[in-house]
Amino acid sequence: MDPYISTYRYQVTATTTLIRDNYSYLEKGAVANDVYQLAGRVMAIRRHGKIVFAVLHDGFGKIQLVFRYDVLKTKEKKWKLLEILNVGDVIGVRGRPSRTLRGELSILVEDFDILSITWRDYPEKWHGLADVDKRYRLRYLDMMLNESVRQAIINIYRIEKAFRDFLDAHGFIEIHTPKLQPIYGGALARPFTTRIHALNTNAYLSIAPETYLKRAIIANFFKVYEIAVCFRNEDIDAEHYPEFIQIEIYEAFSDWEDMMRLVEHMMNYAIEETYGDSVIEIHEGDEIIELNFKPPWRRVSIEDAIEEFGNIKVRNRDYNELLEIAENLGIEIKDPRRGKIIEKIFEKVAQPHIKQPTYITMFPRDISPLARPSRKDPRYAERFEIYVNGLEVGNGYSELNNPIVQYYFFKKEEELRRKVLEKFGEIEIHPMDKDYVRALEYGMPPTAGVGIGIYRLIMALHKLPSIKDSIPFIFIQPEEFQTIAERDTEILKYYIKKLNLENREK
RNA sequence: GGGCCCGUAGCUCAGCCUGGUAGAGCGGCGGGCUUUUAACCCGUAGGUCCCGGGUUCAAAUCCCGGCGGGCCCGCCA
Repeated sequence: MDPYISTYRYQVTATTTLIRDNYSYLEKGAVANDVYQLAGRVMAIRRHGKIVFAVLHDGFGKIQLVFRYDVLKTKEKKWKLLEILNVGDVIGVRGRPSRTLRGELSILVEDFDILSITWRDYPEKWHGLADVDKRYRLRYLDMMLNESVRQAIINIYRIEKAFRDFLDAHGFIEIHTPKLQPIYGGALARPFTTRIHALNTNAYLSIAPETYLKRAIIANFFKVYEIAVCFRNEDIDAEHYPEFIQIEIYEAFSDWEDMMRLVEHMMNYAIEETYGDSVIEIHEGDEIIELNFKPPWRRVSIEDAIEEFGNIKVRNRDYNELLEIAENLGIEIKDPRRGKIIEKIFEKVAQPHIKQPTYITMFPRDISPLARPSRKDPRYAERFEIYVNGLEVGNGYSELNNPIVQYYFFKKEEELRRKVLEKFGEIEIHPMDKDYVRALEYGMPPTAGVGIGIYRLIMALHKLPSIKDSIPFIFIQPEEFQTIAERDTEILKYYIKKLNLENREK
């Protein structure tokens, strides 16, 4: 019996979810009359002689299997098969819902088939896969065995789906922007460079979909979004990874206040859909923090937040005073922009304290080259950032739609880079994008936009220690190892012969 | 880019400080067991101590270099 030769499918008629939903009424020792077929991976086996307990994971959840010698139909043959069953094998079982004497809802198995076998030993049941290197290297095992990783991955899907459903209901469509671009933009970050051989040209990987989604706005797609992969060639830490997912949303005829309202309602909807409530509990050490996503969220300007949490007044300070404040806080100035210094001070003294979903508003103009200057004070932009559980998860603004001013800001960025290069070294600026300016010259309506980091959001909601824990598969340097076919050439020969793989037509 | 830590059986780890040539639990394999939940009991096999070099009579252990991974700081979301 070799399932890799003989078995191509299994007819599944029920899931663990269905069994749990419909048979919770079963009394201890009871067996239902209905017969179902489930399939999945064997996660544990407890052998007791003529009765064997196993745990099946069918992708939805786990359920106990009970194999009884007197019940298994074609006894001798199947019992022999059961004796060689391993944790990690994939099986299909036919049986009846039941509850054991100890009260565990189970499937009393009447027949089963092995659908595929594992060639490798699975991690042990106590600690599972815990070594960080092995967890990332064998991420499929990590995802299979570690429930927190599994939950994060499932909830990324749910949140993304809820975002899509919400935006759909509000008349938005999703448009995919290019990941290969001649000029990068939409954020201040170092890009990956690559090469398009077909065009004999260099290209950048997208650091953000922003400038393309705004081109879509210009094209009369007045409500657009994208759940986009972004690439930024920066170093990795607990909160940063070179490849991440953002949802970016742009809505014409709106300003930043409209966008804040849209975002808090969308987020609240997604949280309710995913976690069943607007309020979710997060365990931080011994204490439990309740995060409440019900709109409206608190709004506080970045300078007020610094004053509130850090007891430091930065409004209307002159440049040298700001430098001194930063220095006293132990902040090393690598980028001399006034706004950057304020942002650094904010990150140091205020950000860790902001637990509840909060809009930090009125960001400095000079670090917001794509945002529209404030109608009240041109030193600020109509720009907000979203904070949840001390993490920055999003950023939005009234979009700058004036092509003349946009050109001027791009020009200023380039000048700034040249000016500070000698004293501070390379800083990230937004590069001149004349093609984007030309698009604006065709007329972009007043528009508001936002970007929300999905991995960051999940990280905040699940209190994950590292952003990597929310990313399904991460980059890892290849290691030397042997496949089973390399290790055991007899097995290789067996399959080549058995499946006639070298029988060529001549 | 700077600093710190880790790499030992399939898995989780001890041994390293203080050098004497490898251990436990789980898992595997064999046996027993018809209601277990990390089942239990008996037996048994299993190692490139990440790689390379050095010191030493002797290196998993000390030193140097490399590879892989993690954490913190700087830059970026």
